[in-house]
Amino acid sequence: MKPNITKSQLYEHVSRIGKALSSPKRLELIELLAQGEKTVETLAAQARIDMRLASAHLRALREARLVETRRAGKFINYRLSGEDVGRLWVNLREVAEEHLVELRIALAQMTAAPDALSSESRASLLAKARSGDVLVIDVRPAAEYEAGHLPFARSMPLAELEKRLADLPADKEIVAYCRGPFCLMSDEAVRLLRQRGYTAHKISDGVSEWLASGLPIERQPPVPDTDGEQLRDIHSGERP
Amino acid sequence: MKPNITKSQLYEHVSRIGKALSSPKRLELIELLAQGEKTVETLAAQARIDMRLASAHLRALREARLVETRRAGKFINYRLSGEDVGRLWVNLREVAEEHLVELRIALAQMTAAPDALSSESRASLLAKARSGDVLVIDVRPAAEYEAGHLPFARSMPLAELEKRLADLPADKEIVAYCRGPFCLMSDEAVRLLRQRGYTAHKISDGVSEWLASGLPIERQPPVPDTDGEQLRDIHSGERP
DNA sequence: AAAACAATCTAGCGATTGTTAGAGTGAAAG
DNA sequence: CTTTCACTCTAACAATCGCTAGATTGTTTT
Repeated sequence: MKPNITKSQLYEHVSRIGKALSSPKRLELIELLAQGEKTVETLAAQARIDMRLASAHLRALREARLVETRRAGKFINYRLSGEDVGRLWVNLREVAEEHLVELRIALAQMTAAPDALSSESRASLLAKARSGDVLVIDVRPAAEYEAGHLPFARSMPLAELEKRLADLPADKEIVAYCRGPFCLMSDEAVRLLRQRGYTAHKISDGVSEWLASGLPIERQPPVPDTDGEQLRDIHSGERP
Repeated sequence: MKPNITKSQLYEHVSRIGKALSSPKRLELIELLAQGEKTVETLAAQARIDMRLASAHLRALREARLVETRRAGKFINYRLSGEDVGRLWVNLREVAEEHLVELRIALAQMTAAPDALSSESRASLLAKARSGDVLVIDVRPAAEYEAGHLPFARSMPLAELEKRLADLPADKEIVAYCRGPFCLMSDEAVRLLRQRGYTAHKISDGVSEWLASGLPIERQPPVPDTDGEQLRDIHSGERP
């Protein structure tokens, strides 16, 4: 028996992960899931695709074991199957940004240049947030904030920002973040804040990038809503 | 203008990298290139595929900007376009190993259980190699050793191991490594050494894994052979 | 100039993939 | 029980991909 016969199977298995990462829609779904557990409907809405198409892509991700499911009543919640999946997404995006000039150009065209975040600037931001020198706001939907957020960050969803402006100190420097470098919500928030006279800027980090750089995130203790969802594993079998 | 129209293009660009990683053959080529610059012919031979097929796969990798080319006379040398590409390969393989049980089973069936390498055991191995407590041998082809190898490692290609046994101290513990966890050369070396009465075991690390864990590698100063190759960039343009 | 050689290009094939749309499932609400 | 709702499954299409094999390009050797 030749060893190479089975050796190529090793690469085939790894390529299953690669295949899962080879579709733009699936990458978008992974980034959304990196913000926390979501239902198929939510994912479809946020990625602006048909729910049936989202379901098909999620199936592909599930078969590559990059996501897991959990039924909660009528809903099925998807989540990344580990922090390493988020790290892989960040790693993939970083390599793309490093080597694909077209991507850098497209990014520069659509988002404001964020503060580059080296490990030192991350540490100093953390220190300034702790001391209260700056106010870090998380402009993602509240559910995503609750699933995990940067330390000392306050939830201030973009959709509610305008009517909650009174909650923000007028004299303090504000730092906004959202889902990551590809997300435009922090840009939008900064635009609005500056227009109203605030000193605001954004950072490109999201929770995944923060985690990938080795820093900790804060999590609300999960509040069991109403009488608690029944948790059951589904999709335990492989495809026939 | 909707922002999502262009936002999906960002994911499309990243998915170009994902597509490049979605083929087992291309992954094998990446692992081979992580051992150092190689010609198309060498890559085809080592991956046991037709040179024309190798060329096609290398083209796909080149278009994803994961590899670069350099003409040296009649030959064209391919290399990874950065250390981050090697790290990405390691990252991808680790996620696959973590989540795909089938891969772990296949690995266990074909290779001996290697010493698990945590950062502490890497550091202690390095210390023992420095002090001479163990002899670390690199059983890859000599060209790959020259392109970069673990600190204090001695080159001892598998093909020459048997006739160079006299060079090895009979009383010292020997640690063998090769291209990485998927490579069988270190298994083969350990088998041979133990058969001849040596105390030998393997580690799963290759140069990429060592680098990815943040440790340095040693490189021979590149010796310009004969009158020096003329170095020219080729394939500067994109596909038409 | 001709021959040898490394590598790429091209054409063609079967298989796989992304997407759409309709039908079906299983849990909860009426 | 029936209806509603979230989601999955199935069929079907065009588009793309992996591979093979023949022809071609560009460089070195003779």
